[in-house]
Amino acid sequence: MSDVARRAGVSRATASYVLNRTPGARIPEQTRARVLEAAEQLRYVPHVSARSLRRGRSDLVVGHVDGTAVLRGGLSFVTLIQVARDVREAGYTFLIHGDPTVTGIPAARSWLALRPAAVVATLDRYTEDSVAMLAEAGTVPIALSHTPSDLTATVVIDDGDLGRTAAQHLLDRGCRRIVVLGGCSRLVDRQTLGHRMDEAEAAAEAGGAETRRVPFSPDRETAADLVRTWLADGTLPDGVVGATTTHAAHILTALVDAGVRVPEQVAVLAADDEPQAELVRPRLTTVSADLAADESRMADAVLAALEGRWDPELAVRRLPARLVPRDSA
Amino acid sequence: MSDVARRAGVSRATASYVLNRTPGARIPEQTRARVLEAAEQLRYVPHVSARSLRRGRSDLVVGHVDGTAVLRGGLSFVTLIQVARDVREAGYTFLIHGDPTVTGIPAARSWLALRPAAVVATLDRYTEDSVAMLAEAGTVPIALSHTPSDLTATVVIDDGDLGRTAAQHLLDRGCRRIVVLGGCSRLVDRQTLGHRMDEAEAAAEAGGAETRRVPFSPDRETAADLVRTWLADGTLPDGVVGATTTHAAHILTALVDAGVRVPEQVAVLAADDEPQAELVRPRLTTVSADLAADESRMADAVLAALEGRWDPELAVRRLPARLVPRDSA
DNA sequence: CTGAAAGCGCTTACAG
DNA sequence: CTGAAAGCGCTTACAG
Repeated sequence: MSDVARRAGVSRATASYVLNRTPGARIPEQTRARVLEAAEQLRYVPHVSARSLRRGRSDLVVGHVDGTAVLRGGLSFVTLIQVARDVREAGYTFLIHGDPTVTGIPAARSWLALRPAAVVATLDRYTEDSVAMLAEAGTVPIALSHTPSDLTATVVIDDGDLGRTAAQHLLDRGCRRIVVLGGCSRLVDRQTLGHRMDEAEAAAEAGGAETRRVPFSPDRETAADLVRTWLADGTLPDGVVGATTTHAAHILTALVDAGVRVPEQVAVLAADDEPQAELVRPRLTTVSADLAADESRMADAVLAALEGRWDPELAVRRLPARLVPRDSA
Repeated sequence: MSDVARRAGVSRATASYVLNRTPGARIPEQTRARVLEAAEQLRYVPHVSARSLRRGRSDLVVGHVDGTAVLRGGLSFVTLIQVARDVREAGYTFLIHGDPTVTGIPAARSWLALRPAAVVATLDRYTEDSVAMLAEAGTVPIALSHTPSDLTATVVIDDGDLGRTAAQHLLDRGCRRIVVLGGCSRLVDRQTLGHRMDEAEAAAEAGGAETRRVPFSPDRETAADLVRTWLADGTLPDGVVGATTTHAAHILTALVDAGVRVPEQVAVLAADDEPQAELVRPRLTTVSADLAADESRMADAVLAALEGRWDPELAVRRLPARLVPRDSA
């Protein structure tokens, strides 16, 4: 900036004023133009660290996602990307810190080294201690979760409708013995899936169906074993909701391989909609989270938090669910 | 740090020496311990911007990936994650800048605002101008690509073996009319897929098979149309290599739906290995990029670049391909 | 309207 | 061995 000022024949202060369009500083158009031209010629790029060091606050927002988790494409990642875009539009710099190994205090330390205005991370990255540490340092800790939390400001991604819609469709078809498959065991499931399966279970029960919740890891052997057990025990359900397209596709394939007719004997659908639903036979009926139709602006909540106002009402993203009828249910 | 120094009863300089373990500064063990304890009690976190502002160089490396592209899980993203891990282990701070909208000079500007030591981005984010701008500012521009480039230091992810292995398997089965499906049209394909399909085509031709390269977008209608055309024109191939599991799965499903026997009439396999290969019937034979078996340490190349030495030899990641035989070829 | 000056949090030659 | 001082690139009251 010194170079720019020198070239424009003004002081550094003046250069700063025009480059920042500081409100309240009336600079003659002539001078303004000279500074801008000098900046252009020298390809001036402001030094954000110096700026925020001086200002005492930064315009940096750091998101934290585990790179490998990203590949599973959970809703929290999708939401984070959208938040990133909106936060950038509001003039902040959004950077992703992806070290998968840190959580709690060590995570807070590595975020704080950057002195960001806020950090947005999945709820499991925070502890009571680390939230306090961040707040004390003036960094707003924002969590992403599928359920509310009072640990800190939390953006709630409510995917319950996916499960309810799925269960309701089975009930409407007349299913009376419903299996709710997956979304109950591992931490990963909880993070990626939220509580859609809890809701599916509740809805199926409320609808009067005999309902079972079954843990499931989506692979060929598990699916084949499960179907074998059902057949041996005579506990074949007449409807199955899979937590993801992959869950549902595996059980569907295993059923067909075992000679069970889908959907006549067992109707199968997924509380989720991935392209592979088209690839299995019969084609898999799914429930889609209609992100495009989603009106909630998560970023508004995040931006509010950045300015010290946190409105939990704003921060709930209720995902609209839409049935995508195909052939399996 | 002033607080820490005061609490430990030493000067800020001394505090800095012990906190940074500055080599050549002999501080008595007593003093050291006092400083460390004070830092612990005050939960001191160094301010990286202040440090790099003073030092004139930063330990920041920024990666640039488009968040939505990430979800497609291309090899460049997987590689970037691994580079990130290694770069972090070497003591750098690795941050991801994911603004999908910028490229060329605007991208360079937004990276430079952070004054990083290096940036790692897919080749298409760079232009001649932006590379020069970065270099001039002392930031090392590193590209990720599937083919070499002399624009700047480039990490080459060579996925050619995937295509060769796939084609060779079809040749070994006796296929003489081979279709190489996809990986030729859109920029996206190029980025995600590299040149595996070029190599598949070359290998099939070299093996004496009549070879056709066919553009393909992996959806149901396109697949059905293509199969219909083949049947109508009498141009049904006896072997198909799909660019991805999804490509191959769609054509496989369309063939089966049309009453074609797979693999007897047409053998199908993917130059790629995704879990859904297990879900289609017949199960899809694939070729897996054995990342775990890959010995190349991309980070060595990147770290060398950071220190001003760039060794193109180090920077080629030749992905080992392994056939995963299932039922479709 | 414009400039000189202080200071953000750090590091590092340089004196003591 | 330890401290006082300068300075990285910027912003912003404060004087002129």
